[in-house]
Amino acid sequence: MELFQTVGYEETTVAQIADRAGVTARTFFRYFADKPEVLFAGSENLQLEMVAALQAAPADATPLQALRVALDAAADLLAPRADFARQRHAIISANPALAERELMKMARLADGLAATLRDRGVSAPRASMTAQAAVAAFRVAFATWVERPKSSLKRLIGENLEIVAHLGG
Amino acid sequence: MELFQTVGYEETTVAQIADRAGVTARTFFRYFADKPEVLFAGSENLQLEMVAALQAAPADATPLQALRVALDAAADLLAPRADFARQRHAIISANPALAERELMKMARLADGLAATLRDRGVSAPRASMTAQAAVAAFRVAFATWVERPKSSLKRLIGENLEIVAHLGG
DNA sequence: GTCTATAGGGCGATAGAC
DNA sequence: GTCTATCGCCCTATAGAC
Repeated sequence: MELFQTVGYEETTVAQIADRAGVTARTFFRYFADKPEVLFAGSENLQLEMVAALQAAPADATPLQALRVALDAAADLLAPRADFARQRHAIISANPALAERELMKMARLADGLAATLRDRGVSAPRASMTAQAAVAAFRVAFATWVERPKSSLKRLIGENLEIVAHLGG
Repeated sequence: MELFQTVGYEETTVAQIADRAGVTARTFFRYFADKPEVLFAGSENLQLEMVAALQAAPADATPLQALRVALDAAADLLAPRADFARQRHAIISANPALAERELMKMARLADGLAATLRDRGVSAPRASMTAQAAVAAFRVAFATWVERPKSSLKRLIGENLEIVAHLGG
């Protein structure tokens, strides 16, 4: 993070990162499949927590209500580390390669949530569409949240989910 | 396409592609920013057509109804070239780097559609959420369509948009 | 068009844990 | 003895600078 912020992501070489960690570049690539991946180390855990929250949602909740529980769980994990989240977001949104990787992670997250919805008895097409809409709501809320230091991530998520619930008119 | 299908995308070098086209690798990079971009040459035109269709949609249409016009326009462009679309999709979905680029293009498409919706008087958050949901509906419909040779892309799009219209329950 | 730095993979050697 | 982590050195292709 220090290197990326001072000299920039593209200008930082893997060799520099490895030096900072006291290993060789070759070892870096054993832990991370490629250079972008070093910024997404925590995303796997976030997805696991969200899926767990979705599984624990009330059985009589609608798909969208259940997904709200998962999104709120994510907000609870991110809110205490707001500074880190903002720094990371600034680096990612400034670099196309990182932005692409982030979209991929979000797509995988939507896939995971959709699979869990299907386990809850939701039909495949509906599970997929609802999960993707919810992840989109989360992304938009997150983007707004990082821009406004005083805003509430949960509140923004709720507002976007409300819009999703009434897309039909 | 021939090279990608026979030897695989990753195994094909830019030099090979350039040779096939009778130019040098340096010239390839003058036309395409990077190697993945060669598979997305037509996507810019598709987005322009979709935005134009959205602008031409009836003024009294709801955001989702207007987006349906744009998605149908895309289906009209893709349907006549079904074979090519299927081949291209097979290559992209088999390679992570290409799948990431595709997600980025879809995100840009959603941004473009959202901007056009705002021009039509839709509020920013609603425009963004509706556009992303519609693009998700398109993606899911497209993925189903390439798997089923006899299916109708427009019909699948309609079914997914119907789901989107009733996400609230 | 030429030149060059960096990403990223392959493979064998080595050092330590148990 | 095996297993695992790291290193060191080789290589090629991408992609940017000039």
